[in-house]
Amino acid sequence: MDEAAGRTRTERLAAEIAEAIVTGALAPGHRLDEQALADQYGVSRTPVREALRQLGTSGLVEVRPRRGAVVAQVTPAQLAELFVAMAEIEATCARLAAQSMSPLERRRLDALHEVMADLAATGDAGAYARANTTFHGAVYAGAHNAVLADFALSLRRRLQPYREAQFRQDGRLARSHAEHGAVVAAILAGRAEEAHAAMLRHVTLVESAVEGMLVRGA
Amino acid sequence: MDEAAGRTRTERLAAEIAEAIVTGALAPGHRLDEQALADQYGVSRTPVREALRQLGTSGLVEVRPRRGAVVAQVTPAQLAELFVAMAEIEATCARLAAQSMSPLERRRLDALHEVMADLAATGDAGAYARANTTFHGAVYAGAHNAVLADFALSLRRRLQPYREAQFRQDGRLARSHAEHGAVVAAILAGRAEEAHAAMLRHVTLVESAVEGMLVRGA
DNA sequence: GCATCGGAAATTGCATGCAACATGGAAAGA
DNA sequence: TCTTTCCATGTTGCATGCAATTTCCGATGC
Repeated sequence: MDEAAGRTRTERLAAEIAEAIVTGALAPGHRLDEQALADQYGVSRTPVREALRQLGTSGLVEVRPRRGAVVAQVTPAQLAELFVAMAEIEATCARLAAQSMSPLERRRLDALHEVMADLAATGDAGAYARANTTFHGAVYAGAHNAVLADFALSLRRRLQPYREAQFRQDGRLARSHAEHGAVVAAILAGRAEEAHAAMLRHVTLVESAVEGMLVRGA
Repeated sequence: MDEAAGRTRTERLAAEIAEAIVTGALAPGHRLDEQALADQYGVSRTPVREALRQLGTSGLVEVRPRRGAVVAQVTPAQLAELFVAMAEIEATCARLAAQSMSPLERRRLDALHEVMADLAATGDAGAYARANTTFHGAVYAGAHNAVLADFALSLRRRLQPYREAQFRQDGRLARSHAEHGAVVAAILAGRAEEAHAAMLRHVTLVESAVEGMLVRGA
């Protein structure tokens, strides 16, 4: 009867709460009252508790024993560490991808990059952001390492609210696409170290864009 | 009255079950019956369920909806991916450590390395393994990035049963110490790329040692 | 003999209830 | 007026109970 059958309530709850957090519907520091969430979603406290614990281990919420759960607060210092970690892991994926992507995977990455050129030109930030997710996902997949891909995806989700905003900065789309170009060229040519450096630079520049916005107060 | 006061039953359970898994008391593929675990630890099913979910997100156990939990099985392919991921992340930590370790941290790393020389010479595999954990922990800490350190620690725990066994191979202690030597020299000298390469090589050699043992059937 | 089907037992998912702890505020003392 | 103590209230941690699903095992048909 439910649209999302097969999965348990706990799973659906975890997904919905996570979605609410990364989209900003639940602000950092917001108290996550078990009973309130249970009422809101029409379930009992038990699946809510299990969902919150799950989100706790993934870092999205902070669960303090006997003191309830809150949406994880990220201090500027922690935000910087998250970006550095993401940059390093994505760069590692890019290096591995340059070494081990199949010809088909390389062609697809190249094709995707060309599509994104149009999106960047027309300035459709939403469409570009979605394609961007696909692009980075293709690099993770090309590394042929599920563990690193998982880490990268998890970091990407946690940083999504911050990354998303920076796409609305003037000219950021074009610069992002140019940075991608360096990554793609290195991967296609199989130049591993260059791919690493290009991706590291790209994500570091994203971090700079985000920091610039935060300083200006967003 | 309890020895481990302050923490909740769920936390203690998660720690104990994790310990039982990494020490091998619970073999991979072993069924984790909620009621049985509850009886065994003298609690109800609720904290057991929460602990299992927590271990599920960290990868130690596999929870299949409505079908119970089992100790995570690692196929040889997954094992290889775990080792590659650990090698890459540890190498990244080593590179960052070479760039940003404080003088005090560098001195301590060097001192620890010298202590381990004696342990390797006397052939005390247990003591060497413990010191080894401290050594790698010092490198994570030196990277000054809690996110990467967490990832590295999590991988280290998951691979512990495999890494531990290889220390009993003949001559592995001396070779391990020599490999550490290259890492320490590069970090102390601040040669970042060299530290990266040395650590990558070290962990990759550990993987080779483990694979060699598995092929011979352990 | 092998595969398929059906029912009983076992096990999980979830709801509910109760006790322990944390939090906030009023009352008492300095 | 400020601090401290105590109590009321709310919230979490955990136990228990029930319904739904899965799994196991034997019977039936081919």
